[in-house]
Amino acid sequence: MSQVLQARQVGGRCDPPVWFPLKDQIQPSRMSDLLQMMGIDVDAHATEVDTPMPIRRLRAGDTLFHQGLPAQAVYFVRAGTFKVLRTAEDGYEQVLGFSGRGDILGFDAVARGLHPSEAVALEDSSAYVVLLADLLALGQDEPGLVVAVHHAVSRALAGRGDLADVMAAVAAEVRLARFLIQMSQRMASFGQSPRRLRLRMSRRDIGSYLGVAHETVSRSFRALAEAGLLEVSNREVEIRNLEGLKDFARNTRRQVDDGSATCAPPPKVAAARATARLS
Amino acid sequence: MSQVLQARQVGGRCDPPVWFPLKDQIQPSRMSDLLQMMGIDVDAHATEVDTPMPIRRLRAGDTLFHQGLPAQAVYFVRAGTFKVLRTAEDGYEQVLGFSGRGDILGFDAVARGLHPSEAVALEDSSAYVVLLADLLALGQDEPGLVVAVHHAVSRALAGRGDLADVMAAVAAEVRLARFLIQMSQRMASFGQSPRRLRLRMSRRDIGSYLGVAHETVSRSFRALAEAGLLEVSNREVEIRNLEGLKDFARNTRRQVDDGSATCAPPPKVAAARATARLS
DNA sequence: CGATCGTTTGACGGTGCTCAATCACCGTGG
DNA sequence: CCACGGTGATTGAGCACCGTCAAACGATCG
Repeated sequence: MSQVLQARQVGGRCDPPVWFPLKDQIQPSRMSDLLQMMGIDVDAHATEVDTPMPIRRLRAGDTLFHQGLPAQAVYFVRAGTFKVLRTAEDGYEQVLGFSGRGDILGFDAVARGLHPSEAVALEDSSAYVVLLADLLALGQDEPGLVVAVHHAVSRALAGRGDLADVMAAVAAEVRLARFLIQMSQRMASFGQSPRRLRLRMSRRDIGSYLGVAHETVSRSFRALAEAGLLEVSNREVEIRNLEGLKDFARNTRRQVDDGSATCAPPPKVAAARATARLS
Repeated sequence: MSQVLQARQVGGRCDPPVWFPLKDQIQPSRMSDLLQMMGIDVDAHATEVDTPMPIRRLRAGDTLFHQGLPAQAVYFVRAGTFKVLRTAEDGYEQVLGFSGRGDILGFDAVARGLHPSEAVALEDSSAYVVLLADLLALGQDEPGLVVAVHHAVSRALAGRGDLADVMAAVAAEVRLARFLIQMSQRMASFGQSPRRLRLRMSRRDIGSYLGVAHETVSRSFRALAEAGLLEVSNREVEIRNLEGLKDFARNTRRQVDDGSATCAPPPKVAAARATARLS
């Protein structure tokens, strides 16, 4: 089944996201690198010295910080992907989100001084380290850092809202569709194709994020694929009908739409949404 | 049909862009008032002048800021209660959380400049206003404000995690139990009794927060009450067995507990947890 | 006192969780 | 090269739980 997109690697080999120039591979990074990554106009604020920025490098599966332990720093993802999760007392892992380049991690620990969540690298990754003890002083010397923190934290806050968006849908396939759209938009924000997704997380992680069993994730992938919206091969996903997918993802509750009085575009792809429950 | 999703146009009813008339009401508040509320040692940082702080006052049902509109300020709740929600394109309202004194509102709009969510007062309330245009400059003059923002945003981030905690539970009664525990802990953090709750929100709001139908909220209240954990009278809730409630809320997935190997306290109230499903 | 909204209770049908088995993939070592 | 075990992904079957629809009840406010 569905060995359709087996042979379709982007660059032939698995050259990881080349992204940002590889200039900062070895040399110690500076504050200006961080600010540039965050899209802050570095020249405008470049007042003082360019403070060196420590970096942590992690391999796939490594934990950036542990839940329940005292917080010592916040982190800016420089490369790679992380999952943020909470482990309940009964051992159940709830994934709160997935973070990539430019995202801030660990900030929810600032208030209480303890990490209420945990961040685990899904692939080889690296992150800038900002010690909490230095945070205020650095912000005073370099206002750009304050801006960077504000923007990143605001995005993180909105990202937790995206989690709620997903959970709000009742049907599992709709949840998955919304998740895929989120990932697609993130790809687009990085200037990459919004149709080709390389998911870095397991089905179990997705299921935890969506609030469904991981078997249901599989079934939902299959359903969306059979509806002609996707092609799936393991963790490679190609969105064949992005508009149809968005349309399908619109229905929070089960089909009650009358198609009137809403400012939503006309149901020109009504075929897809008619398949809210298929087979 | 479906009076629930009324299309809810942004300016549906009330005057939308009424932007706080700067009628500094009686006794204009100061920056020091805000910092004191946030628990910042004001004397230590009291360097410059005590900047006046504008305040917005709202009546029950008023909207502090609207989803989708440009962000002009962030707010610190001074008194009252708010619900934060997102309205999906199909009109479904997802409540993201409830905010009280000391909580920050509207910060998730900083990154994109548009409000991804909306805040509605559940009772007569008031909030300090910090214009985005002034945020950085004020932070430079008064470092205490930066600390306040950091702490408040961190708490807001953790609060969104609490939403995930609730949604993670599969059984509706467990979700409600976790919600009540959250409210109880908030009461405790205010130095009030953690056993008496005056819920300011409707069953529908609770249901939206929990991700269940509002009828199910009613049924779950009844179930917890019949289990002897609560007494409920409309929006007045008295927790009769807090430990039992916490114990009951522990099970994310359905009863798999063997009562061994866990560091959990001995099941002296095992009667309650045995009633995870009660008919 | 009537109207409107919020809450409660009931009955029914469907969806997804649970429990399993099987398959696909991969690095190891015989 | 292939057996081997381990992990992750897929598929199947059954049943409980919750969403939907509907109606009665209650509260609050004009």
